[in-house]
Amino acid sequence: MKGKPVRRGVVFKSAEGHASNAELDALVLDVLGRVADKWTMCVLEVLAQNGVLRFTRVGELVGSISQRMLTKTLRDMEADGLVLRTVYPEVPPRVEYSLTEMGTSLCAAFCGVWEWAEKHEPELRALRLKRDARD
Amino acid sequence: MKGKPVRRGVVFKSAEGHASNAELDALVLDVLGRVADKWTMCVLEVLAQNGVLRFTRVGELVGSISQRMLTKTLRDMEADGLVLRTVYPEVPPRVEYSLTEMGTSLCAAFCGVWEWAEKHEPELRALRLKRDARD
DNA sequence: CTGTATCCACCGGGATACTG
DNA sequence: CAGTATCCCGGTGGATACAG
Repeated sequence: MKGKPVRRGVVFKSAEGHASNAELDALVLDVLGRVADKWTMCVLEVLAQNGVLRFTRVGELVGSISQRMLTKTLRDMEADGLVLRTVYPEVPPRVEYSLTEMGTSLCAAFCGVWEWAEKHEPELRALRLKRDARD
Repeated sequence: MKGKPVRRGVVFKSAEGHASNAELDALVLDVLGRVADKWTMCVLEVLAQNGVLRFTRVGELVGSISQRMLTKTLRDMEADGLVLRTVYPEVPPRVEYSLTEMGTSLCAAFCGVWEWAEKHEPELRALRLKRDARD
């Protein structure tokens, strides 16, 4: 599984020491499955753009997320070492969120996907329209 | 996508003509929400590595996917213009799948995420172990 | 302000059986 | 071989109410 001269340097594996197909599953299910969801990507972007943010502000910037999902997403990201959560013992309480190094690097990794989405969104919308017209 | 001197070239938006936060939602929900799921990424990888594949072979290479999800994923990808589906009118039937240009480019976009996952997987596993120990 | 706690609807996704 | 058709369960995620 190496000889393949896949066009355009697309495939990242296929070098010898790299992940086998068995490990591919583990990687996807364990890592990507927990880190590559919609809300995580949004929070990542928002924090990367704005630096340090309070709970409510993150929600505002993400836009359509519910409080429940915002809490859950931030908690999970904290547990996975993607965000840093700082609680100030004041009243009313103040909590600030920021990206860790790992969070920042993940955001960078998603950069290509954001660009792809932005670039191909019109194309996808066109396809969807034709489909809807057919049905 | 160049203006903002965000550290380490992480953020891709925030240039003037780029997506606002309102559009961010649209992009995520409409495009990424349908294209960035676990199985799509796996199928994308498998097809990028192996070129043209038959239905069953795709399933084998992905590994843990159920037939139901394989069918659904391939159908959705076809509808979104990511894969090309070719049916040969034979008996027994033969159907071949391959990536379109757009599918290939999406796979390339995910490359960074795969690399991130592979690189940080040990780090994430370590965190998870500490967490499990605490509970 | 920053959450937690419920209730609940929806659908992702596995197992299984059947078809052309 | 390449699917389609069901059943069914658990998790996602919204709405709402309450708490420190």
